Amino acid sequence: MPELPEVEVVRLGLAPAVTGARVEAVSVVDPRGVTRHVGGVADFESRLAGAVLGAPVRRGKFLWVPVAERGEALLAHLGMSGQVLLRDETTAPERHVRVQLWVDGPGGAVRIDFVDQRTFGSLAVEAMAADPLAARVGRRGGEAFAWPDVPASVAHIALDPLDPRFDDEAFIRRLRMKRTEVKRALLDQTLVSGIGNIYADEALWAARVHPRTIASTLSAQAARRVIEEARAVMVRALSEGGTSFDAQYVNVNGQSGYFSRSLNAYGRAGQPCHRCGRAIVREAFMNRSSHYCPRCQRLR
DNA sequence: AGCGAGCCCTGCGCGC
DNA sequence: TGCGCGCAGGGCTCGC
Repeated sequence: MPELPEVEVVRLGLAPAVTGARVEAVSVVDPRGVTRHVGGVADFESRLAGAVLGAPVRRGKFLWVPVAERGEALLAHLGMSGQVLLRDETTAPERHVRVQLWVDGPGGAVRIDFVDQRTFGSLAVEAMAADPLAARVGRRGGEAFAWPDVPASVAHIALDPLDPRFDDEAFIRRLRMKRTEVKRALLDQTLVSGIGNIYADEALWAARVHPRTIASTLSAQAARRVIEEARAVMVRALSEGGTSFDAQYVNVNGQSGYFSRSLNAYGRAGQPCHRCGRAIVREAFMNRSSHYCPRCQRLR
């Protein structure tokens, strides 16, 4: 379940099950489910055994559950096809189950299955590290936000637009210094996190910006529209449970979201633009595709 | 700094 | 039916 809204749906569903719960057992069914874990399968299992879990945290597309007493966290990235499912003992695991956790806590006893068809996703147990963004904001004299530690491999990931600490003005300045295409910049998780191919196309459509526009040529107003529309579309998607085209992208109960009905650009090649009626164009981009309206989103 | 290519995988729908 | 191809919402590393 890739982009920010889908990962947030998982975080929200996971919170009541894991917060304050204790890990009773761990089983790595397929070692590819823990490729991000440095120490290997046995180390992963032993680091989680008996751990008391905190409230899950998300940054961009990364999700983690702190294990405060050990200064570590269980980190998850869902890749292209990862799912986190809450199951009871009697439910048979999915075909592509990679890791299973049995936890017991205030929310009761539950089995957590990490399922991932394509295995680009992974779990890991990692040490927490100081958030390097704290220093940067401090230098600018930013507001008095708390900057808790983050898992080591998340330290290079930018804040996402739903984070209250996200600084729109700083983002706009950085974006307009880039001599690269604006869509590429939106997908750069070190500039702004959480945006993937769907929401990049949707944000650019809403902002009326062509995906190949060189970021440094954007007006301040256009750059502002891009980030504000990115945030708006992700908030709307979240309120509808995320975007699902099939059963691949589901919440912790296996249910799909409804936002695919509300898409304006992504996946709509050849269909009329909802604003002007012109056919949406699909164009190859970075081994993927861009979708945009050739009339509303003019280059330059 | 930035970019393209390649890599990590499985499964689906399509045309032949 | 079967086969090969292109496609899929991500991210990391490499060489240039």
